[in-house]
Amino acid sequence: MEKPPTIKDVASLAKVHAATASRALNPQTRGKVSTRTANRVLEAAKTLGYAPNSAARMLRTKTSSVAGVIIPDLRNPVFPPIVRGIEDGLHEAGYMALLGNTDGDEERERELLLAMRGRQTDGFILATGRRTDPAPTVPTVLVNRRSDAGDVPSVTNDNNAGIFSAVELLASLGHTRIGHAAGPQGLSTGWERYRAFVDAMDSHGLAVEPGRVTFATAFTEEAGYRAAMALQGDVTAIIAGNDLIALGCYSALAERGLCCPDDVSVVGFNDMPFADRQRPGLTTVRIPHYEMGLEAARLLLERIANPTTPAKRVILPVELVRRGSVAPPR
Amino acid sequence: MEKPPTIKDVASLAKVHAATASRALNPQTRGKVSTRTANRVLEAAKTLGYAPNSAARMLRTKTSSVAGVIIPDLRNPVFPPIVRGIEDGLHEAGYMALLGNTDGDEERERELLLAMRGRQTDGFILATGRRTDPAPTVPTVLVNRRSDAGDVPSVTNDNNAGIFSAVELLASLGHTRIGHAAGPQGLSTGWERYRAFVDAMDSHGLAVEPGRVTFATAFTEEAGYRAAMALQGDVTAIIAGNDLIALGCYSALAERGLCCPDDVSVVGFNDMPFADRQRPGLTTVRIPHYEMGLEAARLLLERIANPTTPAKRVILPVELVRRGSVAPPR
DNA sequence: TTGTATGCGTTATCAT
DNA sequence: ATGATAACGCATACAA
Repeated sequence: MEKPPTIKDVASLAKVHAATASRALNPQTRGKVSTRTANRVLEAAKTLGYAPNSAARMLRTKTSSVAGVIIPDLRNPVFPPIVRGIEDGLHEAGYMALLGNTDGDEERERELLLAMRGRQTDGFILATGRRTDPAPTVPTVLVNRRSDAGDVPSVTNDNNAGIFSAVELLASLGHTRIGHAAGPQGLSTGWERYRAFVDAMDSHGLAVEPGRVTFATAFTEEAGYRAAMALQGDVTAIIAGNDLIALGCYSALAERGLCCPDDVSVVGFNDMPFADRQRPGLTTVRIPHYEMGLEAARLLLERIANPTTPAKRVILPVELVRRGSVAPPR
Repeated sequence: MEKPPTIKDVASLAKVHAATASRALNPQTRGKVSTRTANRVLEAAKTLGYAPNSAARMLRTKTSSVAGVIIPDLRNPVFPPIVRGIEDGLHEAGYMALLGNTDGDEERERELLLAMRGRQTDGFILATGRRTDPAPTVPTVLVNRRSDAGDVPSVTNDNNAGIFSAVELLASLGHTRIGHAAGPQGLSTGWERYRAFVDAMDSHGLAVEPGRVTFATAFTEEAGYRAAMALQGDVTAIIAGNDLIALGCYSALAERGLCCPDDVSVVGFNDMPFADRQRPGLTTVRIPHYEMGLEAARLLLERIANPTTPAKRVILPVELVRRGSVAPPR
């Protein structure tokens, strides 16, 4: 375990002073150094396998090139591609991701934010946003979900268009008794999709009966199952708050002895990995997971570079993917 | 955005020297300070909302309480639960995870290792280990895969037992022409499972015909499809190198107009999320994903605390899960 | 264009 | 038990 080389080692190998080496190594200031010496330094760095000590750099510059990424649970299949997109986006700018899971627990989220801030994190990407979250004091971008506060940058999907196209499809097949197993209303995704459902039904001249809308307490298969079991009013189709809730609907239908899609059609939201391989294949609204993460990373980098820039809200387009889970009503 | 208080601010408020404040603040060294002054310092810290600057601490102590976690691709469904386990394990000791994906590219892996080491990462957990990787110079634990070098701690599954039980099941159903769509042989998982397949077939008195074993170039559905298409010798059952390869087998069988399990049985490995919801449900060897990550984190923390400790190799038990993808041969 | 000097905030090693 | 001092590695203002 020999200790890693410092900038001084590089400098002495290149026969220059440490300050010169620093200037040569940093792309920002490379112009202040002659090309010849710059190359010598770069080469010396390479042969020594030099990597700058970020602790020292952080101490000096007050930036860490690290972003905190906080999500509810990596095991929810929507998040891996998003996180992967974030990581690739951060990588483009030499940033890395410090990852944390909250399990939806606000306390744990606070804890994580504090711990990450203590580690000099330059900014945050949160996939945990609740609608009522306060505006943050460090550069922050919300992804997938957003808060009601208007001044926080966010990357979300066009929930409205997605739900409209789902209702449209079902209506065009002849469904009129359409139910909604909605997601949690404390999260923007659940809330927006529910609002969109009401609007879309209305604009198709379809009634939203009270018993035909239930609310899952979480975006999980289990909660979706309970929400689906609570549905009343003899629906012929269910629009679920997301894909996991839709899988819960599958279970509930099976338990009730109903067949999907013959008795009841089901539509999900997200097109999570393997949605196409469910039984039956899940009709769902595809969101661009990876691109969301990528875009969120870029937004954050922009925000870090210039914190006073106005807060963009990026809304990415979605696409309805029809699979075996929908059919005309009996 | 006024600048955060430093230890000097705390010290002057408590009317002590910065060094004393440091000793009082650090639980390790608190004993070297009188209880009275310690309390005064602690209180001062609290009223100022003092949080230590981790950059300075890192620079001084050369530790960061951060571990680098490097995996091939987060979108491969085996990794999210592993990473989640790692994160929880690290969290227990106040550590956090810096995450990086390599896409199986050695160059990118080197780059990531370097960049992370520059960020003072205390150690690494690698899920990318190739069999021929050299022994690392910083505390490192391999998870899921391991290298041939004996002195690197690792957490893996009992690949041997898993494959044996798969062969056992198929043999007991009457299969004799069993094929193997193996994983890449440069990775310990692919290699060990292939070796185990040969051994298990042998100990059941079954022949391993050359055409009945093919090798996927990667642990992906696509590569599995190609490996399955290359299989010859009229097999009635296929043991796949992992679940994604097994899904590739599903596609290949469908393309050949064969039905699983009526014409050909398929067994996977990993029991990745949603393996039970495939069509047909995938018979597979369940590995304890989350626990692997948890155990890897603990091993790493142990290793960091005491680098000279002998390198443990933890092998976790597996369990065959029978689902719809296997049946007796026609 | 390059070298010199200084400080970022903390903690380890002395000295008191 | 506490204070003084130095050093971690880097980046920058300033001098040459």
